[in-house]
Amino acid sequence: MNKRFEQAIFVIGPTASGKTAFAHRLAEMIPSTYGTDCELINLDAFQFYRTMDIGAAKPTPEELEHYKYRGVDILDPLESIDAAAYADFVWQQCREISARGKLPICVGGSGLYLRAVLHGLDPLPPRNDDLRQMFRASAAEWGWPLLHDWLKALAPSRAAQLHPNDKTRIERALEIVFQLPEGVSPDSVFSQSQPLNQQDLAGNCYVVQIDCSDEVLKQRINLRLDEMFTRGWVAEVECLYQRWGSEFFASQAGKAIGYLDIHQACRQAEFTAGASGKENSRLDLRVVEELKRKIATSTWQYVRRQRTWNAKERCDWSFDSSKGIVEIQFTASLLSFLDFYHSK
RNA sequence: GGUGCUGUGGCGGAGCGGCUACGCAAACGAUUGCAAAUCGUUUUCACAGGGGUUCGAAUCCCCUCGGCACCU
Repeated sequence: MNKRFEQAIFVIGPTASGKTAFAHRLAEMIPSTYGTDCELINLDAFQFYRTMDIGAAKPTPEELEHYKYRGVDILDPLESIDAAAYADFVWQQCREISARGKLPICVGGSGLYLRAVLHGLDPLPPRNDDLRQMFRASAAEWGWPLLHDWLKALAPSRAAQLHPNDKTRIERALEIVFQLPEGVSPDSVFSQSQPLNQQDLAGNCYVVQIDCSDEVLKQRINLRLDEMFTRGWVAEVECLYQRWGSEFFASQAGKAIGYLDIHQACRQAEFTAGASGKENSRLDLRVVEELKRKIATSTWQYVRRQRTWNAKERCDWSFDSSKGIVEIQFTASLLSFLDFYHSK
């Protein structure tokens, strides 16, 4: 197996579970006990984007600076980066950090990106937007189940794994098939792949999974939401809209939880204010409370999905953050991981 | 006090004599280049209460209790 990175610690878990705080704590404790400096790498698909600070729950600018974060603010809102490209980026950053005798800590909750970094994606044809557009046009006309039939004819083994409505994956599968070189059997490409989480790891890693009780997590989500709104999340959304227009909400970045909800509430408020001849179109308290409820719900649904995902992922240390993350006792497994690294 | 409308699962909301929608929420699961995305499965007395008509009522009639509107 070829290593894509030397060694790294991964801190994963659902939103608001305390990943960031935990990682920061590690980055403080490891140097003081082992003399090895740590640098952080973001593994969160929405902290990529510049000017999406509050809603994406980024660390503060001071923290970003202090912990030498990489992978934050690397894209403009209308851009995007696919999982394979991002994995390459992270591996490269890891190697760079290791080369300078430091230890990378990757933090984030985006399942696919994490898996791509941890195991590496199979070498398949890349994303192709022209093809995707074509598939979407056909789907708009005939429906996705028909494209599923199409896939069944070309690559039955893959089609069998996908539901006829699963547009995301049908699209990708067809995209792969259409880009294969002459003479390669589409079906063999798929039937040879093992599930990613069962494949070898891309480097020497130590994975910490953070989570806490439902009760505490829900409470933290609500608290964080209050904070986000007082820090000016609404203004952030309006700024993005002013800068990029409605295209923002059609883009990948615009899919982040809450952004569209806030935008719609603002337009509604504008409309109401206009109709009553008032100048002030700011959101009133009732509307904000409603937004918080709605966004808390979406966030919780996301938590559930993250947990489902992480349950199948590697875990070297399962940390319960229900009582906070101030006190951290290094586990034996982490100590031996660090020893191994230190003795090199 | 009078008149009219109305009362459906945790919520919204169809059905107006027999076939017990649907949406949301919830729970669970999937996840190989847009993933905070997307997709799937599940949710065994929902029909305000009581009485009546009928082979059969959430649906028709009567009464009671809520809600809304208007009138005096």
